[in-house]
Amino acid sequence: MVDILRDIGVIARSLDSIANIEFKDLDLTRGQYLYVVRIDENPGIIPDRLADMIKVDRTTASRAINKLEKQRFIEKREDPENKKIKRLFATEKGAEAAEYIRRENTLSSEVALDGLTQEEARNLSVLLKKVKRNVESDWNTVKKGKKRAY
Amino acid sequence: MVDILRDIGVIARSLDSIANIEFKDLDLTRGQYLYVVRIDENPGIIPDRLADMIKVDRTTASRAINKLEKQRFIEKREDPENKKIKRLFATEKGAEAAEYIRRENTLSSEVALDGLTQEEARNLSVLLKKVKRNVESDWNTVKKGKKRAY
DNA sequence: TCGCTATTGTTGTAATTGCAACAATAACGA
DNA sequence: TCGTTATTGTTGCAATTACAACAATAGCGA
Repeated sequence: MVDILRDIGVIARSLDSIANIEFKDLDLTRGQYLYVVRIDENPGIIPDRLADMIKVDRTTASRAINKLEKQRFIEKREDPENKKIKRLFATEKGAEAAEYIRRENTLSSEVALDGLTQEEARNLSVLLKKVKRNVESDWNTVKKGKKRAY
Repeated sequence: MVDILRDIGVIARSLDSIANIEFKDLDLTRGQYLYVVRIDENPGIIPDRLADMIKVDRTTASRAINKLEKQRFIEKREDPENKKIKRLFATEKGAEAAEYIRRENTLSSEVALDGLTQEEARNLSVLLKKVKRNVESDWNTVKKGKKRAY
């Protein structure tokens, strides 16, 4: 049986840890970088959708977003037709931060993929997308309180 | 440029989240499962080495380990030749928990790899190992306070 | 339309997490 | 050998994280 879970976990924690250390320069604390880039790339997204996108708890996302708003990285806007939802947009400051984050991500990617051929890298990317799809739906069921059978 | 970072992050958070929810049955709280399996599989490992293995902060590991000891999942033993270090061992309770965790991991792996051929899965595993090696060394340098150039 | 369910957002609470800073021992070079 | 550096382990913070539970609106079926 191939065990990919642990490696994925280790890789993710390493990358996250590095990112968090480096983004202190931007006055971003732990985890915040995740939200900023996504909001920048998905203008008008609502918090719940964002939480789903990066797979964190709704309430965690809510607080992180509120903090980012207070720091003026993003702003919330009312929806003209639906007064329950709040749409998120990056401010200029946020957009700049997002740019910086993307550059750092590119570097991390290069480091991570060092020694892999282009084809291998592409291949890895494709496989990960499949894995992501599989795991995502599992997450949704478990998060909604359902038990997996085994 | 191939971006694998985000997918890895998403996959890892999903898996971790699922694991944490499911391991409540074992009275294991968030993150604890990581340590138990590794200690079970590496009898006599010391906390710092363990932290390095799973890529969490030394102090985080220290506390998690102390809690696991209090709960009798693991035990610390003195080293006869080096009175600074404390060696970790799984108790019977811990070993059973580790077994359970491994079973759950296997299921998660199967779900994650659903739709991939055996060869694809193996290939993915190989590529991830390379990525892990790359990222690990980067983590070590950054964790020790060094800046990456870019 | 009306009533029930789902969605969206927040807060209370409790826990993990990680950085700084500390002590104590080990390891190592001159 | 001795002094300096590295390793190992812990604690004090301050922050993120997530589960529960709540309110409020939206959405949907009969």
